[in-house]
Amino acid sequence: MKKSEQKMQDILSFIEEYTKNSGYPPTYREISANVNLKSINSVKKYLDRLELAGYIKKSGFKSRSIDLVKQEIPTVNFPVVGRVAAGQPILAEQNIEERLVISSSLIGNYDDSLLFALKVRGDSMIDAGINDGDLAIVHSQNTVENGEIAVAMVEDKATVKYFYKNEDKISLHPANPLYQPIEGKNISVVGKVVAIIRKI
Amino acid sequence: MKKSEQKMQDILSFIEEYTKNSGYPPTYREISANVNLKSINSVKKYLDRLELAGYIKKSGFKSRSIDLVKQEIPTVNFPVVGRVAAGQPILAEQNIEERLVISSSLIGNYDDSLLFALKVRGDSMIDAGINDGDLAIVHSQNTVENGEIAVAMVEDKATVKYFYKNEDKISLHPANPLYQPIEGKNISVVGKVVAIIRKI
DNA sequence: TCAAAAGTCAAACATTTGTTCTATTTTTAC
DNA sequence: GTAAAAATAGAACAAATGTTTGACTTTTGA
Repeated sequence: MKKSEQKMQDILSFIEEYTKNSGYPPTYREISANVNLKSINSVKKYLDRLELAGYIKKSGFKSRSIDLVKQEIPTVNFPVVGRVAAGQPILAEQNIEERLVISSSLIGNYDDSLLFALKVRGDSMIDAGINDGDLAIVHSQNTVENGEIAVAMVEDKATVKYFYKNEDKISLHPANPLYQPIEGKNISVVGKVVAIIRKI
Repeated sequence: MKKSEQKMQDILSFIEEYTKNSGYPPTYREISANVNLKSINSVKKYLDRLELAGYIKKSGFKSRSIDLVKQEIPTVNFPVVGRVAAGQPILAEQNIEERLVISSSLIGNYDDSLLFALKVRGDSMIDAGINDGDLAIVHSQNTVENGEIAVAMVEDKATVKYFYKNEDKISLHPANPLYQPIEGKNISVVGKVVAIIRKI
């Protein structure tokens, strides 16, 4: 590697670290002081090269306007809801226990603001590989396709089941022979389970 | 809410959005232009208040030195390994297919650099709620406790099983009556399964 | 090795940007 | 409603930060 290419690396690393620590990028002089370059002009030339090479973007004459064009891992951010109280919207402030983040690629292309998570209670879906205590990530929607796993409100309680609908009759099927399907009235679909996370 | 408190909110929101979009914070003048304040001095007073209230940190006389003291959600970052080639270290560059991120709270307090993920193949752990295609998050370690779920190398292939050890005899137990336990020689523990993620 | 190219340096400059000051207007609280 | 407090505005200032220029030194590549 050329000597100057090493310097380019050093400068890029310094910018990354500085930005991470400070919340804003360094100035040319701060860079010069930290990569063993006494000339501000040299710094500028390196930054021009870094920009040309696509590692950063700058805005002329603006201070600290180094924008790292980093390839961040895309994530989604969603709340974990606790007890779902009757009558309240699921995503009501009071229900939210914490917020979590996971890579978008783990759940498919859903809108951030329509996702939430729910801790699964009971073993009624155990044959679908959903255990007591698992975290279900749910996409809010009013209907799901037959055979999909849905979160539904049954008599003011949230439940996770396979969803089926024949001629306007809704039934929720457990994945456990010990339980009976739930049929009929007072069932409203809240969302579709798009992922399961289990801490072991 | 007082009128000035609303303005404080507006300014904070603008800073957050600007920083997210640009990679660096706005100047006082950019703020003033975007929150309907014609006086730079007013901006400064609001920023002083925001700092006093703990929302931001500033460094005197530094340009664009607004540091948002956001409460970020802690995450861990780990690679997904594909085929594990014989003889190679699991985390070898060639094995890594992508990198993922999830909230730390989803897996417990493990060291970032010792985590990796592995796609589970087969249904030998189905009664433990681990399905074909599930992603297992693994903490690299050379030994695990009896009864824990381990990733082990058996004849140069990675497998996920319950781990048991009696008087130096290691056995790997599937969670599926259709499979037999694996015993004996040529078994080396690679890590412990700390979480399971399933995309549905 | 040697000439050309690239990198380094220092200094002066132009622009941006945070700070301070004073006067005026608006809001707040009784 | 009214006086005190708070917020706003404009301008001048001081410090910082990016840019440019030209001379010098080092590195590169045949």
